[in-house]
Amino acid sequence: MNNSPLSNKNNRESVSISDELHPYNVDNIDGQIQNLLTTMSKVGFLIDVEVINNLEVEVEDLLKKLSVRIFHHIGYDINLNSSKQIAKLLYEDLELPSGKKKKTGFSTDEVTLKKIKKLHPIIPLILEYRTVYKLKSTYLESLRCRIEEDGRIHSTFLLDVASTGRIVSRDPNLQNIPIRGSWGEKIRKAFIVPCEKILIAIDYSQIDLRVLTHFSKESKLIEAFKQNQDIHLSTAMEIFNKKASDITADERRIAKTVNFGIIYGISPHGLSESLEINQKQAAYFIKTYLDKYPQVKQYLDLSRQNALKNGYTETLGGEKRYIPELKSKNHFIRSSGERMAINYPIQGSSAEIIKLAMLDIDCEFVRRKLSSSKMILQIHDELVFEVENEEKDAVIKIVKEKMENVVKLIIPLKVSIKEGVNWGEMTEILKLEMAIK
DNA sequence: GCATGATCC
DNA sequence: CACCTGGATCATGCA
Repeated sequence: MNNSPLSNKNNRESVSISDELHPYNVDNIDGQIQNLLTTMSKVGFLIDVEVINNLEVEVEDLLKKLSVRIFHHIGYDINLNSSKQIAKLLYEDLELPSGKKKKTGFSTDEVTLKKIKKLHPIIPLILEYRTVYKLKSTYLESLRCRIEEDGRIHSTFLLDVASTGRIVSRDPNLQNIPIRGSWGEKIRKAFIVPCEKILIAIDYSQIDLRVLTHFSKESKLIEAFKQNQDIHLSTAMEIFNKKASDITADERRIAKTVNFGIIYGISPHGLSESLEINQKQAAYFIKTYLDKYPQVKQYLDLSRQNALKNGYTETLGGEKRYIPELKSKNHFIRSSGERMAINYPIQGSSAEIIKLAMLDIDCEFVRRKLSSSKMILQIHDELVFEVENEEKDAVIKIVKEKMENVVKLIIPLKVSIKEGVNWGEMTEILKLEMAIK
């Protein structure tokens, strides 16, 4: 049992990593991390209830205005929370072109509505209504009701829920608090720390693509990561065959979507949907990518073949996931299995890496007696800490060191570090204090 | 209790 | 030819 890399740091570091399938010992990571997750839950995240209350007023006002404007356009009232009534309004009463049919009717989700949003002025209003209603119900009212007597929200963190080994947060989920757009910042400003403390957030930079690079040993990706290049720009240069200075923002965006798509096992159809381009172009991007990164193509092919042969795929640490879908006669189910076979080793290994880093960090906090600084949240590739001001420099140094060195891949792992007095106004720390050893 | 659609990585 | 991006939680409508 004390085989664990965490009770014996040297054990893990002494393992040869270059040719071994299992570069580190992950025996019972989940068993060891359970206590840490329970502690995170008990510590909780301090909330400024005034920020929530003020936002609720603002949001309710906006919702009222939006619904009045929508009803004014159409001349009668409907329940804007009912997708069925929205579908009837758009596709029957207004006779707008409907997209694909679902089980029960025509879809009215964001992707579908964005395609027809220029055809009627209420469509953007409906989309805004949905966004703001979600904010009100899930991220304001519901969250406010979950503030406990200590002024904090105590989420529950679970293992053994996600099939990839990721940690899950629920009751409430603090892993999907909005971050994009102005609402994201406004909501996150309600997540605070006590006086004399500061919030530190550290996230892995491109961990999934680094894991893919490690597995595939793709020389172009290795080179890019070793030189710490902008990976999406680098991909854009390959698939568009241009030098960096000629790559447009749009081309970089396309490359970024292709990069993520590769990890998910995306099809030309899926890529065409998310990029809003035709399937032929999407297929061309995927083909070009695989031509330019032949070792990735080889790795993906091998990944599928081995999964079919063995019935499972595995992570860096040897954690297996059985994928019976690969043997299905149904093409849809089988393709889904193939995507799992591609994605699981990558997502699962990333999850392992951060869980190991969490354990290392926890051990080091204990050893260094940094008792006032607490890990309070994990969001898949990111850790959030509530930190005593005096301990800040030490915490940052420890967390960065542990996260970047927890396992040795064939390329470096990198983190970016942010600090702030609340979760909505975080600023990146580029220059580390070199004072403390 | 399922379907839908919103949020996150 | 169709349709097919991995992993989650949560609120609401509706049968």
